[in-house]
Amino acid sequence: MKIAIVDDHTILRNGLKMLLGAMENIEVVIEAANGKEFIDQLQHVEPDLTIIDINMPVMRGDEAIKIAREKFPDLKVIVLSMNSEEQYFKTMNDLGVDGYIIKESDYDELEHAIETVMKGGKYFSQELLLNMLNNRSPVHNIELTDREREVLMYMCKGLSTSEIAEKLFISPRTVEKHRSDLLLRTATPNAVSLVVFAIKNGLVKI
Amino acid sequence: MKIAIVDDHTILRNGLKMLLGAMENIEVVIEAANGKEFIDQLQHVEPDLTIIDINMPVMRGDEAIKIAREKFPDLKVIVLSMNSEEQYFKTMNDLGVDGYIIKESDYDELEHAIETVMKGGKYFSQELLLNMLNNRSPVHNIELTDREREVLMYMCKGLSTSEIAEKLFISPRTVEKHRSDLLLRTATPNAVSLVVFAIKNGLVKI
DNA sequence: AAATCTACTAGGTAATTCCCGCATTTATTA
DNA sequence: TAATAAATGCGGGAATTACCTAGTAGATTT
Repeated sequence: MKIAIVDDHTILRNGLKMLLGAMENIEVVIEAANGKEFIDQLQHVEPDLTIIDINMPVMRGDEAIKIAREKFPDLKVIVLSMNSEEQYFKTMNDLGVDGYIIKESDYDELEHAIETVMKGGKYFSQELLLNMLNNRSPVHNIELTDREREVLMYMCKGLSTSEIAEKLFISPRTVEKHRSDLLLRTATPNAVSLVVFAIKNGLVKI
Repeated sequence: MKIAIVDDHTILRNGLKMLLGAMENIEVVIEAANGKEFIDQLQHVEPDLTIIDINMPVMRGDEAIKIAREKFPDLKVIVLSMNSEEQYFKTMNDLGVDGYIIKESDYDELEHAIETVMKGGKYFSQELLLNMLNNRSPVHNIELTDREREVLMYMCKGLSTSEIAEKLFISPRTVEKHRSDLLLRTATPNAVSLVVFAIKNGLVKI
């Protein structure tokens, strides 16, 4: 079985490769530090399974999965999330990945996930499923308008309402409206938690 | 040589243990998912070297290093930072760690760092030193008081001033003062950028 | 022992910013 | 064309911030 490892933590990659090497019938054919490196290497070799992180520089994991699936629809994908609270629902529903394990997972869980997925099944970490049940991440596909995303980005840069208004050539009142709508959409009580939410869920990159 | 591994990413720990196992004269005697687990295990065994992450739940790496050093002043410490932009200066100056490698480091660099540190030397990732030279993290020792850190943490959770006041059993005015001082200390213009700054620099864990 | 420093506490006042509801215009979709 | 969504704008009330003063407790220095 040919496996690709895509993660920006080099030591994690090294260790993962060694862990996988201890398993039967497994060969690591691709090692990439981000989505782009992974896509590039797909021109030379076709893996059966990809173990991939989401938050990576240059090209994120979710983007890479989309592109890779266009070329190889049968490619199995296990997301190895290094952040505790990602957009689980988005990843699982939109991308249709085969498995999702989190940073608290251990070697045995990884092995079990690989086996299950290669047999055509799905594997999701128990902690992840519990989080879903507890409604801790009921992020029903938060879609922002372009303008809202723009305002959110400037907020994260620390700009005040009036400064954002100047940047976008609109009235401060309008910026306030966008801010207000952002709070509604994300169900957050104030600007600070909005920004924390946005960072946690990868709506913006800091 | 007895080594402790302290990191909340279980798979990373597993892989690291295997990597270290491939080295000569090395035995992993402690595996811990956070600072507290590490400190607890120190009662039964004394490692020569600790490879430790900073951002961890329950007890952070820097706190654990301080406590461990009180008990074992000769303990060597290599920080393995999984976040790109930590408080380098704080860690290196205040804690006096022996080495600092980052997530982009690979197996060879890790091996070299361990060798160097065990010989009594210091090892810091090149990328880290370059960042310092480029002044990309000129965070001149941002020290927060306990109270300020507490307020900051609640801010990141989205609590308002009055809610924080209730939590801490102090006047909202006092919370306002702490907020104001936090802005001063971090040289940020408003609460949003304060929180973004805190997340970037690992002052708080989200 | 006295002086100094720091952290924590809290209040006053004014300016600013933020949050919310309502209304209008523009763009997109059905 | 009608309906829907997005972007824009305004006013009122709430919250935050700026810039002050100031007392208390504990640690450190002189």
